[in-house]
Amino acid sequence: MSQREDLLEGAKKCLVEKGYSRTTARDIAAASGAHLASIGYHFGSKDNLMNTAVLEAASEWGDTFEAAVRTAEARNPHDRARALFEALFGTIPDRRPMLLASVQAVAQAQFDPDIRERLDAGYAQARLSMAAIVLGVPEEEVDEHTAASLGSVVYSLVSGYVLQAVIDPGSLPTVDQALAGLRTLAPEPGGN
Amino acid sequence: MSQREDLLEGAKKCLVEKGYSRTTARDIAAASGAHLASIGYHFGSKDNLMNTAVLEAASEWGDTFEAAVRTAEARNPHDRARALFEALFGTIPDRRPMLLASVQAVAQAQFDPDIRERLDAGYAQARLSMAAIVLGVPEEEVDEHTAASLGSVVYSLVSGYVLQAVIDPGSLPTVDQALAGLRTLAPEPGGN
DNA sequence: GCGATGATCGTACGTACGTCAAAATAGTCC
DNA sequence: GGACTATTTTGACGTACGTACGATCATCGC
Repeated sequence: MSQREDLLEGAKKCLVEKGYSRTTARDIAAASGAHLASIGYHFGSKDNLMNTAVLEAASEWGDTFEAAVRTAEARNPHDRARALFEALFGTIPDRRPMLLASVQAVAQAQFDPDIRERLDAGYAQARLSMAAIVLGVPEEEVDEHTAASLGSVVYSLVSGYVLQAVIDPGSLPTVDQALAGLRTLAPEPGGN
Repeated sequence: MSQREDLLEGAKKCLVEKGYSRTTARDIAAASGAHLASIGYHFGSKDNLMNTAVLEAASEWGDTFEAAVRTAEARNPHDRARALFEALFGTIPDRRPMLLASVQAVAQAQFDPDIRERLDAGYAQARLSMAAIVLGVPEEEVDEHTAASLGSVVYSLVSGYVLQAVIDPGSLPTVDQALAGLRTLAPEPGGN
């Protein structure tokens, strides 16, 4: 494995273990087995390496979750909603490190236009995917309005639960509880 | 105003403008007009000051939002859900700096048990409040199960939308879009 | 007025940081 | 195998960081 890849792994590891702000260039070198100066050679700067790591971790989580939820086939939107929650609550504990990194990505995004842009693009894509999953249609058939309404609601739920789980894994409800909550909250089908 | 307060203000300002990781003790001193050495005197360490600032900012946002949503009286849960979204989407743009700070609080919480504990307590309280608001009852009447189901759903939506808004303020849907999304997602009242 | 206590200030110390330049090594193409 | 590039290694440089220490200053009871 090249030092470039080693460094990225190491940076992700540090991201999870020490956090973005407390990770030093020497930490990454130590964690990856690569040499300190390789950071500059392969990534230009330590900041750049960390940002790359943070973004990769965030997109890995997105892919993992989407794959998990797509395996659960269901007939109607409501059943698919259940499948989605099951995938969400099932995936979160396994992927905690990735989630920690994702949260830090959002935090750092405010101060790095590049991170922010790419995270933004990821979010837009996620809204589309979420809507498509719940509706059970290909992404191409999801129009803008649907992505903005259904997609954004679903994605908010997902990222909101991720946040809660990151703060306190024990605070996650059961799937049934989540669905019951939704039922209480949702406006009646006829109303508006 | 005492330097202690000045430092806290300055730290919050830096938190928003430069981010947790890029803020130095000298930045805080400059932003607050206080003296560099006062950080040690009043807060023991720069880290401690930053953590205090991050937590204060996070709780200010919670208070602001709860106050906003409580002003909107409505008769049934669904109307209150609407009022809640209106308060949420109305409050978010004004309080963006606070939200940025909150996101950073979550990111830092992983590496500071004190932040984490207090944030956790805030989340638990928020779930209770959210459930009480939607149900239109005093917090004392909300039981654990309701907080875990309804409260956690609502809080997920809230924090999820905050996250989206922080990344891209333009991505927020309208209240009607959000409600329409909820309607699609929610399981039928009779079901499951 | 005067000591005592708490707050502010000036400064400097030690250090751990990110980065760079150049040497050393590995890899590649003819 | 020799020229050339890509990568790895070594070592160190300059600096900006957090913090500690002592001095100065305000406040207030007496």
